[in-house]
Amino acid sequence: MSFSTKGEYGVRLMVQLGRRFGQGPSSLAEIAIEEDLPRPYLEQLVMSLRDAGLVISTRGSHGGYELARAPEEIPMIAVLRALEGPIAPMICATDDSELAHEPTCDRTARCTVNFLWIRIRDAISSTLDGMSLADLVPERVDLAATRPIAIEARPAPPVRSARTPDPALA
Amino acid sequence: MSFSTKGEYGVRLMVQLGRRFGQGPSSLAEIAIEEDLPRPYLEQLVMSLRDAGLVISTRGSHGGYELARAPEEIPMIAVLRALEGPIAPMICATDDSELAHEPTCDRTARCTVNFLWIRIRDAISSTLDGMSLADLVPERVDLAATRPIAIEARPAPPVRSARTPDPALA
DNA sequence: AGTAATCCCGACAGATTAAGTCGGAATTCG
DNA sequence: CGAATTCCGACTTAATCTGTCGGGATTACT
Repeated sequence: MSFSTKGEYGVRLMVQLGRRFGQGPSSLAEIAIEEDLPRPYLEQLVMSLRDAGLVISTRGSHGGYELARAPEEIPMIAVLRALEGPIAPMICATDDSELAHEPTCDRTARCTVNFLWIRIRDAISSTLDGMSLADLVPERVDLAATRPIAIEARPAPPVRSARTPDPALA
Repeated sequence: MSFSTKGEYGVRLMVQLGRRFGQGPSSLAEIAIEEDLPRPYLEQLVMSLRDAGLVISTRGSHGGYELARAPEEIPMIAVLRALEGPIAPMICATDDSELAHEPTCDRTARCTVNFLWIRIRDAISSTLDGMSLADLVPERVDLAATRPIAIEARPAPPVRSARTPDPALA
Protein backbone atom coordinates (compact mmCIF):
# COMPACT_ATOMS: atom_id res chain seq x y z
CA MET A 1 0.00 0.00 0.00
CA SER A 2 1.55 3.26 -1.04
CA PHE A 3 1.38 6.49 -2.89
CA SER A 4 3.64 6.90 -5.88
CA THR A 5 6.67 9.11 -6.07
CA LYS A 6 4.57 11.29 -8.28
CA GLY A 7 2.77 12.32 -5.13
CA GLU A 8 6.03 12.86 -3.29
CA TYR A 9 7.57 15.02 -5.97
CA GLY A 10 4.39 16.92 -6.57
CA VAL A 11 3.94 17.78 -2.92
CA ARG A 12 7.54 18.90 -2.66
CA LEU A 13 6.95 21.11 -5.64
CA MET A 14 3.90 22.59 -3.96
CA VAL A 15 5.81 23.21 -0.77
CA GLN A 16 8.44 25.12 -2.70
CA LEU A 17 5.77 27.19 -4.36
CA GLY A 18 4.25 27.74 -0.94
CA ARG A 19 7.51 29.13 0.37
CA ARG A 20 7.66 31.56 -2.51
CA PHE A 21 4.04 32.57 -2.37
CA GLY A 22 3.59 36.24 -3.12
CA GLN A 23 6.88 36.62 -4.94
CA GLY A 24 5.55 36.19 -8.44
CA PRO A 25 6.11 33.19 -10.68
CA SER A 26 9.03 30.82 -10.11
CA SER A 27 10.54 28.79 -12.91
CA LEU A 28 10.55 25.04 -12.77
CA ALA A 29 14.26 24.92 -13.44
CA GLU A 30 14.85 26.86 -10.27
CA ILE A 31 12.76 24.50 -8.17
CA ALA A 32 14.15 21.41 -9.83
CA ILE A 33 17.63 22.45 -8.75
CA GLU A 34 16.56 23.35 -5.24
CA GLU A 35 14.79 20.03 -4.73
CA ASP A 36 17.21 18.02 -6.84
CA LEU A 37 14.49 16.54 -8.98
CA PRO A 38 14.38 15.99 -12.75
CA ARG A 39 12.91 19.09 -14.30
CA PRO A 40 11.33 17.35 -17.33
CA TYR A 41 9.44 15.12 -14.95
CA LEU A 42 8.26 18.02 -12.86
CA GLU A 43 6.90 19.54 -16.02
CA GLN A 44 4.54 16.61 -16.31
CA LEU A 45 3.41 16.79 -12.72
CA VAL A 46 2.82 20.49 -12.60
CA MET A 47 0.35 20.22 -15.45
CA SER A 48 -1.94 18.11 -13.30
CA LEU A 49 -1.70 20.73 -10.60
CA ARG A 50 -2.45 23.45 -13.07
CA ASP A 51 -5.42 21.60 -14.53
CA ALA A 52 -6.75 21.18 -11.01
CA GLY A 53 -6.58 24.92 -10.52
CA LEU A 54 -4.01 24.74 -7.74
CA VAL A 55 -1.26 26.62 -9.51
CA ILE A 56 -1.31 29.17 -12.26
CA SER A 57 1.26 29.46 -14.97
CA THR A 58 2.81 32.45 -16.64
CA ARG A 59 4.36 31.82 -19.99
CA GLY A 60 7.27 33.50 -21.61
CA SER A 61 10.42 34.95 -20.23
CA HIS A 62 10.41 35.47 -16.49
CA GLY A 63 7.40 33.21 -16.42
CA GLY A 64 6.85 30.26 -14.20
CA TYR A 65 4.38 28.86 -11.73
CA GLU A 66 2.83 30.18 -8.56
CA LEU A 67 0.11 29.11 -6.20
CA ALA A 68 -3.38 30.01 -7.28
CA ARG A 69 -4.27 30.89 -3.68
CA ALA A 70 -2.61 31.22 -0.31
CA PRO A 71 -1.24 27.98 1.14
CA GLU A 72 -3.89 28.10 3.87
CA GLU A 73 -6.54 27.86 1.20
CA ILE A 74 -5.09 24.79 -0.46
CA PRO A 75 -6.25 21.56 1.18
CA MET A 76 -3.75 18.76 0.86
CA ILE A 77 -6.48 16.42 -0.26
CA ALA A 78 -6.87 18.49 -3.40
CA VAL A 79 -3.14 18.31 -4.04
CA LEU A 80 -2.99 14.56 -3.73
CA ARG A 81 -6.10 14.03 -5.77
CA ALA A 82 -4.68 16.14 -8.54
CA LEU A 83 -1.48 14.15 -8.52
CA GLU A 84 -2.67 10.64 -7.84
CA GLY A 85 -6.30 10.59 -8.80
CA PRO A 86 -9.19 9.82 -6.48
CA ILE A 87 -8.39 8.59 -3.01
CA ALA A 88 -9.51 5.01 -3.43
CA PRO A 89 -7.64 2.28 -1.60
CA MET A 90 -9.26 -0.16 -3.98
CA ILE A 91 -10.86 0.28 -7.34
CA CYS A 92 -14.31 -0.46 -6.04
CA ALA A 93 -14.13 1.99 -3.16
CA THR A 94 -15.06 4.99 -5.23
CA ASP A 95 -18.33 6.85 -5.42
CA ASP A 96 -20.53 4.25 -6.95
CA SER A 97 -19.26 1.46 -4.77
CA GLU A 98 -22.15 1.36 -2.35
CA LEU A 99 -24.77 0.24 -4.76
CA ALA A 100 -23.17 -0.43 -8.08
CA HIS A 101 -22.06 -3.86 -7.07
CA GLU A 102 -25.15 -4.98 -5.27
CA PRO A 103 -26.17 -7.33 -8.05
CA THR A 104 -22.91 -9.22 -7.67
CA CYS A 105 -23.34 -9.52 -3.93
CA ASP A 106 -23.85 -13.22 -3.81
CA ARG A 107 -22.15 -15.38 -1.25
CA THR A 108 -18.64 -14.15 -2.04
CA ALA A 109 -16.88 -11.79 0.30
CA ARG A 110 -16.46 -9.10 -2.31
CA CYS A 111 -18.91 -6.57 -1.00
CA THR A 112 -18.13 -7.42 2.57
CA VAL A 113 -14.55 -6.47 1.98
CA ASN A 114 -15.59 -3.28 0.29
CA PHE A 115 -16.74 -2.07 3.65
CA LEU A 116 -13.13 -2.18 4.77
CA TRP A 117 -11.82 -0.12 1.87
CA ILE A 118 -14.45 2.51 2.45
CA ARG A 119 -13.46 2.85 6.06
CA ILE A 120 -9.84 3.29 5.08
CA ARG A 121 -10.66 5.77 2.39
CA ASP A 122 -12.67 7.84 4.83
CA ALA A 123 -9.85 7.77 7.34
CA ILE A 124 -7.41 9.12 4.78
CA SER A 125 -9.87 11.68 3.52
CA SER A 126 -10.63 13.12 6.90
CA THR A 127 -6.97 13.31 7.77
CA LEU A 128 -6.24 15.14 4.58
CA ASP A 129 -9.26 17.35 5.04
CA GLY A 130 -7.66 18.72 8.16
CA MET A 131 -4.41 19.71 6.48
CA SER A 132 -3.61 22.53 4.18
CA LEU A 133 -0.44 23.28 2.31
CA ALA A 134 0.34 25.85 4.98
CA ASP A 135 0.92 23.02 7.42
CA LEU A 136 3.87 21.88 5.33
CA VAL A 137 5.34 25.14 4.21
CA PRO A 138 7.49 26.04 7.22
CA GLU A 139 11.06 24.93 7.13
CA ARG A 140 11.93 21.70 8.86
CA VAL A 141 13.37 23.55 11.82
CA ASP A 142 10.16 25.38 12.52
CA LEU A 143 8.16 22.25 11.97
CA ALA A 144 10.24 20.32 14.49
CA ALA A 145 9.78 23.03 17.08
CA THR A 146 6.01 23.01 16.81
CA ARG A 147 5.56 19.41 15.97
CA PRO A 148 4.12 18.11 19.24
CA ILE A 149 1.54 20.82 19.02
CA ALA A 150 0.99 20.23 15.37
CA ILE A 151 0.29 16.58 15.94
CA GLU A 152 -1.59 16.55 19.23
CA ALA A 153 -3.47 19.77 18.82
CA ARG A 154 -5.12 18.47 15.69
CA PRO A 155 -6.49 15.14 16.78
CA ALA A 156 -9.52 14.42 14.68
CA PRO A 157 -9.51 16.91 11.87
CA PRO A 158 -12.66 18.90 12.54
CA VAL A 159 -13.30 19.13 8.84
CA ARG A 160 -13.06 22.86 8.72
CA SER A 161 -15.33 24.29 6.14
CA ALA A 162 -16.79 27.66 5.30
CA ARG A 163 -13.95 28.73 3.14
CA THR A 164 -13.73 29.71 -0.47
CA PRO A 165 -15.35 27.03 -2.60
CA ASP A 166 -12.70 24.77 -3.94
CA PRO A 167 -12.90 24.18 -7.69
CA ALA A 168 -10.62 21.17 -7.42
CA LEU A 169 -12.74 19.57 -4.74
CA ALA A 170 -15.43 18.52 -7.16
CA MET B 1 -3.03 5.73 -4.15
CA SER B 2 -4.23 2.21 -3.61
CA PHE B 3 -3.79 -1.18 -2.16
CA SER B 4 -3.06 -3.99 -4.55
CA THR B 5 -5.48 -6.70 -5.51
CA LYS B 6 -3.29 -8.93 -3.43
CA GLY B 7 -4.85 -7.26 -0.44
CA GLU B 8 -8.34 -7.63 -1.83
CA TYR B 9 -8.00 -11.31 -2.60
CA GLY B 10 -6.23 -12.04 0.64
CA VAL B 11 -8.90 -10.40 2.75
CA ARG B 12 -11.61 -12.23 0.90
CA LEU B 13 -9.78 -15.44 1.59
CA MET B 14 -9.60 -14.56 5.25
CA VAL B 15 -13.31 -13.78 5.35
CA GLN B 16 -14.08 -17.19 3.91
CA LEU B 17 -11.89 -18.84 6.49
CA GLY B 18 -13.64 -16.77 9.12
CA ARG B 19 -17.00 -18.09 8.03
CA ARG B 20 -15.73 -21.63 8.34
CA PHE B 21 -13.97 -21.14 11.63
CA GLY B 22 -14.26 -24.17 13.84
CA GLN B 23 -15.04 -26.55 11.02
CA GLY B 24 -11.53 -27.86 10.50
CA PRO B 25 -9.29 -27.13 7.53
CA SER B 26 -10.75 -25.98 4.22
CA SER B 27 -8.99 -26.57 0.94
CA LEU B 28 -7.96 -23.69 -1.24
CA ALA B 29 -9.68 -25.19 -4.24
CA GLU B 30 -12.96 -24.98 -2.40
CA ILE B 31 -12.51 -21.33 -1.53
CA ALA B 32 -11.17 -20.43 -4.95
CA ILE B 33 -14.40 -21.68 -6.49
CA GLU B 34 -16.59 -19.96 -3.94
CA GLU B 35 -14.88 -16.62 -4.43
CA ASP B 36 -14.18 -17.14 -8.12
CA LEU B 37 -10.48 -16.40 -7.77
CA PRO B 38 -7.50 -18.16 -9.38
CA ARG B 39 -6.41 -20.87 -7.02
CA PRO B 40 -2.70 -20.81 -7.98
CA TYR B 41 -2.61 -17.17 -7.06
CA LEU B 42 -4.34 -17.74 -3.76
CA GLU B 43 -1.65 -20.28 -3.00
CA GLN B 44 0.91 -17.51 -3.09
CA LEU B 45 -1.10 -15.22 -0.90
CA VAL B 46 -1.97 -17.72 1.76
CA MET B 47 1.69 -18.37 2.37
CA SER B 48 2.16 -14.82 3.56
CA LEU B 49 -0.78 -15.27 5.88
CA ARG B 50 0.64 -18.51 7.18
CA ASP B 51 4.09 -17.02 7.73
CA ALA B 52 2.44 -14.24 9.69
CA GLY B 53 0.81 -16.78 11.95
CA LEU B 54 -2.71 -15.84 10.94
CA VAL B 55 -3.67 -19.17 9.42
CA ILE B 56 -2.40 -22.68 9.99
CA SER B 57 -2.06 -25.29 7.32
CA THR B 58 -2.67 -29.00 7.35
CA ARG B 59 -0.94 -30.92 4.63
CA GLY B 60 -2.01 -34.05 2.89
CA SER B 61 -5.36 -35.35 1.95
CA HIS B 62 -8.26 -33.64 3.67
CA GLY B 63 -5.83 -30.91 4.54
CA GLY B 64 -6.25 -27.22 4.01
CA TYR B 65 -6.14 -23.96 5.89
CA GLU B 66 -7.94 -22.59 8.89
CA LEU B 67 -7.68 -19.52 11.06
CA ALA B 68 -5.06 -19.68 13.76
CA ARG B 69 -7.43 -17.94 16.19
CA ALA B 70 -11.01 -16.76 16.38
CA PRO B 71 -11.91 -13.93 13.98
CA GLU B 72 -12.31 -11.57 16.93
CA GLU B 73 -8.67 -12.13 17.78
CA ILE B 74 -7.39 -11.26 14.32
CA PRO B 75 -6.89 -7.52 13.82
CA MET B 76 -7.29 -6.42 10.23
CA ILE B 77 -4.08 -4.47 10.43
CA ALA B 78 -2.21 -7.72 10.85
CA VAL B 79 -3.93 -9.18 7.82
CA LEU B 80 -3.08 -6.26 5.58
CA ARG B 81 0.46 -6.05 6.83
CA ALA B 82 0.96 -9.70 6.07
CA LEU B 83 -0.39 -9.26 2.57
CA GLU B 84 0.95 -5.89 1.58
CA GLY B 85 3.90 -5.29 3.82
CA PRO B 86 4.22 -2.43 6.27
CA ILE B 87 1.59 0.28 6.14
CA ALA B 88 3.72 3.00 4.60
CA PRO B 89 2.15 5.46 2.21
CA MET B 90 5.65 6.34 1.09
CA ILE B 91 8.91 4.47 1.40
CA CYS B 92 10.29 6.88 3.92
CA ALA B 93 7.24 6.80 6.17
CA THR B 94 8.16 3.63 7.99
CA ASP B 95 9.15 3.34 11.61
CA ASP B 96 12.72 4.52 11.24
CA SER B 97 11.73 7.47 9.14
CA GLU B 98 11.71 9.94 11.98
CA LEU B 99 15.45 10.11 12.41
CA ALA B 100 17.04 8.08 9.67
CA HIS B 101 16.85 10.89 7.18
CA GLU B 102 17.80 13.77 9.40
CA PRO B 103 21.20 14.21 7.73
CA THR B 104 19.57 14.90 4.40
CA CYS B 105 17.26 17.52 5.84
CA ASP B 106 18.69 20.49 4.07
CA ARG B 107 16.57 23.15 2.49
CA THR B 108 14.57 20.75 0.33
CA ALA B 109 11.02 19.84 1.24
CA ARG B 110 11.78 16.18 1.58
CA CYS B 111 11.49 15.83 5.32
CA THR B 112 8.72 18.35 5.51
CA VAL B 113 6.66 16.19 3.26
CA ASN B 114 7.47 13.16 5.31
CA PHE B 115 5.32 14.64 8.02
CA LEU B 116 2.36 14.26 5.71
CA TRP B 117 2.99 10.59 5.00
CA ILE B 118 3.30 9.87 8.68
CA ARG B 119 -0.03 11.47 9.38
CA ILE B 120 -1.67 9.39 6.70
CA ARG B 121 -0.02 6.24 7.87
CA ASP B 122 -1.23 6.84 11.39
CA ALA B 123 -4.76 7.47 10.19
CA ILE B 124 -4.84 4.16 8.38
CA SER B 125 -3.27 2.34 11.28
CA SER B 126 -5.73 3.56 13.84
CA THR B 127 -8.65 2.74 11.60
CA LEU B 128 -7.36 -0.75 11.09
CA ASP B 129 -6.58 -1.10 14.77
CA GLY B 130 -10.26 -0.79 15.50
CA MET B 131 -11.30 -3.58 13.20
CA SER B 132 -11.00 -7.31 13.51
CA LEU B 133 -11.78 -10.00 11.01
CA ALA B 134 -15.00 -10.60 12.91
CA ASP B 135 -16.27 -7.26 11.64
CA LEU B 136 -16.17 -8.62 8.10
CA VAL B 137 -17.21 -12.19 8.59
CA PRO B 138 -21.01 -11.90 8.64
CA GLU B 139 -22.75 -12.20 5.34
CA ARG B 140 -23.58 -9.00 3.56
CA VAL B 141 -27.17 -9.17 4.67
CA ASP B 142 -26.30 -9.56 8.32
CA LEU B 143 -23.65 -6.91 8.04
CA ALA B 144 -26.09 -4.38 6.72
CA ALA B 145 -28.51 -5.11 9.52
CA THR B 146 -25.98 -4.78 12.33
CA ARG B 147 -23.68 -2.24 10.81
CA PRO B 148 -24.51 0.73 13.02
CA ILE B 149 -23.73 -1.42 16.02
CA ALA B 150 -20.63 -2.83 14.46
CA ILE B 151 -19.32 0.65 13.88
CA GLU B 152 -20.26 2.34 17.13
CA ALA B 153 -19.33 -0.55 19.38
CA ARG B 154 -15.69 0.05 18.52
CA PRO B 155 -14.80 3.58 19.44
CA ALA B 156 -11.18 3.36 18.38
CA PRO B 157 -11.26 4.59 14.80
CA PRO B 158 -11.41 8.38 14.74
CA VAL B 159 -13.47 8.10 11.64
CA ARG B 160 -16.39 10.41 11.48
CA SER B 161 -19.66 9.13 12.75
CA ALA B 162 -22.04 6.46 11.62
CA ARG B 163 -23.20 8.41 8.66
CA THR B 164 -23.13 6.38 5.51
CA PRO B 165 -19.79 6.75 3.74
CA ASP B 166 -19.54 9.93 1.81
CA PRO B 167 -20.70 9.15 -1.68
CA ALA B 168 -19.03 12.30 -2.89
CA LEU B 169 -15.82 10.70 -3.95
CA ALA B 170 -13.30 10.27 -1.15
C1' DA C 1 12.82 43.09 -34.42
C1' DG C 2 15.59 39.71 -32.16
C1' DT C 3 16.82 36.84 -28.59
C1' DA C 4 16.58 34.32 -24.53
C1' DA C 5 13.75 32.35 -21.12
C1' DT C 6 9.99 29.76 -20.14
C1' DC C 7 5.82 27.10 -20.43
C1' DC C 8 3.49 23.53 -23.23
C1' DC C 9 2.78 18.95 -25.05
C1' DG C 10 2.98 14.62 -27.29
C1' DA C 11 5.67 10.66 -28.07
C1' DC C 12 8.81 7.44 -26.60
C1' DA C 13 12.03 4.27 -23.80
C1' DG C 14 13.47 1.81 -19.79
C1' DA C 15 12.75 -0.15 -15.37
C1' DT C 16 10.03 -1.99 -12.04
C1' DT C 17 6.27 -4.31 -10.29
C1' DA C 18 2.02 -6.76 -10.22
C1' DA C 19 -0.76 -10.56 -11.64
C1' DG C 20 -1.13 -14.86 -12.89
C1' DT C 21 0.68 -19.59 -14.60
C1' DC C 22 3.15 -23.93 -14.45
C1' DG C 23 5.30 -28.06 -13.00
C1' DG C 24 6.50 -30.78 -9.77
C1' DA C 25 8.03 -32.21 -4.97
C1' DA C 26 6.49 -33.29 -0.20
C1' DT C 27 2.98 -34.80 2.91
C1' DT C 28 -0.99 -37.15 4.70
C1' DC C 29 -5.32 -39.88 4.72
C1' DG C 30 -7.89 -43.82 3.49
C1' DC D 1 -0.59 -47.51 -3.19
C1' DG D 2 -3.18 -43.51 -4.83
C1' DA D 3 -5.71 -39.41 -4.33
C1' DA D 4 -5.89 -34.96 -2.29
C1' DT D 5 -3.59 -31.25 -0.78
C1' DT D 6 0.00 -28.06 0.71
C1' DC D 7 4.44 -26.20 -0.64
C1' DC D 8 7.68 -23.71 -3.52
C1' DG D 9 10.46 -21.78 -7.07
C1' DA D 10 10.66 -20.25 -11.71
C1' DC D 11 8.59 -18.20 -15.43
C1' DT D 12 5.52 -15.09 -18.46
C1' DT D 13 2.88 -11.47 -19.46
C1' DA D 14 0.82 -7.07 -18.87
C1' DA D 15 0.64 -2.79 -16.85
C1' DT D 16 2.34 1.16 -14.80
C1' DC D 17 5.58 4.31 -13.25
C1' DT D 18 9.57 7.09 -14.02
C1' DG D 19 12.06 9.71 -16.79
C1' DT D 20 13.71 11.56 -21.52
C1' DC D 21 13.51 14.05 -25.87
C1' DG D 22 12.47 17.40 -29.28
C1' DG D 23 10.40 20.98 -30.61
C1' DG D 24 6.53 24.50 -30.72
C1' DA D 25 4.23 28.63 -28.50
C1' DT D 26 4.46 32.65 -25.75
C1' DT D 27 6.38 36.53 -23.45
C1' DA D 28 9.87 40.06 -21.50
C1' DC D 29 13.70 42.59 -22.31
C1' DT D 30 16.96 45.19 -25.03
